[in-house]
Amino acid sequence: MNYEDEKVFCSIDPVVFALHEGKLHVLIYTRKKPKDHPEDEDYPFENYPALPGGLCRPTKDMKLEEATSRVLKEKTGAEVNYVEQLLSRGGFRDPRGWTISISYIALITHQELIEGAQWVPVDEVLKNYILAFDHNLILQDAIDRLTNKVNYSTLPMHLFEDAFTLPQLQKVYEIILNDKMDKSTFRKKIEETGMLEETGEMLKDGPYRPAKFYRCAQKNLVYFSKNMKGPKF
Amino acid sequence: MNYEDEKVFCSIDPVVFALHEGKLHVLIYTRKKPKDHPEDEDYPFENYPALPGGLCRPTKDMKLEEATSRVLKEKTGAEVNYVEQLLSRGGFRDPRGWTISISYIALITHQELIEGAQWVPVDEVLKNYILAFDHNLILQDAIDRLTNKVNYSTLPMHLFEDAFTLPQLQKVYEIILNDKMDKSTFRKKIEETGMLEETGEMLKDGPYRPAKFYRCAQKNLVYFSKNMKGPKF
DNA sequence: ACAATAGTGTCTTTAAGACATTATTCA
DNA sequence: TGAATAATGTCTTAAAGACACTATTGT
Repeated sequence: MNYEDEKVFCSIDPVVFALHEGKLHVLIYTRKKPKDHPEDEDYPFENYPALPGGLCRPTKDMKLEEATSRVLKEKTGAEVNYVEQLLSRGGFRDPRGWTISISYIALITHQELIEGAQWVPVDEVLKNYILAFDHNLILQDAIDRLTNKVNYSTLPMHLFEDAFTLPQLQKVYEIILNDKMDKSTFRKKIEETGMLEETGEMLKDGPYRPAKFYRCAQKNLVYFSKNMKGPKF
Repeated sequence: MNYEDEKVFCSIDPVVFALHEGKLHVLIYTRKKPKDHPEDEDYPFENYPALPGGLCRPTKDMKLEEATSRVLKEKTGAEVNYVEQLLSRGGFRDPRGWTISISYIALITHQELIEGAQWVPVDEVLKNYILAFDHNLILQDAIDRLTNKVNYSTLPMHLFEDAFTLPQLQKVYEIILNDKMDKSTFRKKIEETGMLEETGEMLKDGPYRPAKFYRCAQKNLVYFSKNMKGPKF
């Protein structure tokens, strides 16, 4: 009994989000042949934009989580604030053969990235980019999950480096959901999560009342909605 | 550049639920060496209970979805009412090597199963079963996702073969959520989903008012809660 | 004082929950 | 008619939403 033919490559495909200049951005790579193998005949989607994926390396990575951390580290060079597995796809996604792709959502604070990577506004990618492989599908899944989860969780807090003001936070919710929210209602929902911890600092940036800085009281997400009996995954 | 060593096996691990005698049951297999290879030295977790998993076969399955359908068909021999991908795990889950497991939730109407499979009440498995591999972890994830989703969707409708009455449906919600619900409130939520379509039939099973039969007005899930702006999934 | 934004309070609207009432069936 | 359950209606409670009001800053 030999099933060796049934083995497949497994790629890790994170969709990395950051906030920049009032817009949600996503990390995009332009595919280039590896410099140490410039004559690679078999490199698909050369010069196409793509998600910052990487191969899962069972010979190096003890667990899937390690592979994910490694890929994120290699492709961003930065600290990732939040990671969540999205979904897996499988089939002849890659012209070189049958592959599994395990995708992730990652939230990060906007910053300079390593060579080849760039931040692109999400709506720009949706309108004008043809991504390599099935990455357009994965991106759409990621956006759906992100916008959905923002509706009922403290997720947007993880887009900030550390401290944030409530007006800043509300703007992030409004950007992602593409909808204005009432200040009073918004604050009630956020405050009842218990996630807010005053830093003591204030943000002074004009001739008007300064806003208090807060930080997350805990690492984990907190969910809204009294009307749900149990936790949401 | 040769990455062949990085290829892995990928297993499909569905958690199949059905309702039986007022309890939620899950499909469990007892692991036996394949009959055509009785002297297999390398067969792990022999005689352990396990989820009805199967290997993804890229040489046969064109896409991951096909592999999932095939495994479900092989292991249940029955019609599956609802399938949803759960999550993927990876690592040295199997003593034979590094593997990926892609797990699923499946809902099915209770019925006789093929040889080796059996229905076990979920609480019984949680209390007393040591499952093969990391299947206890997967089962717990599946139960979390199921109970959570029942809170805000029409998912339990897919446990019925075809038609159901509202009292029957409410009982299913109560069984899965392990909580009594108010009849009036329950009906309001269900009715506003627009999922109910009268069949015209009635269930007469005693000296009292018979209940109307309904069927699902559409195949897809519908979600509750006016307070969410977008869909959940 | 004024302009601008932060933060709070009040009223309205809507959905959830508790509970009572009516409806239908068979014996 | 009575017992049992189906189905609906009413009132209460709690959260969401709209909007007005107060607070704090620099010039």
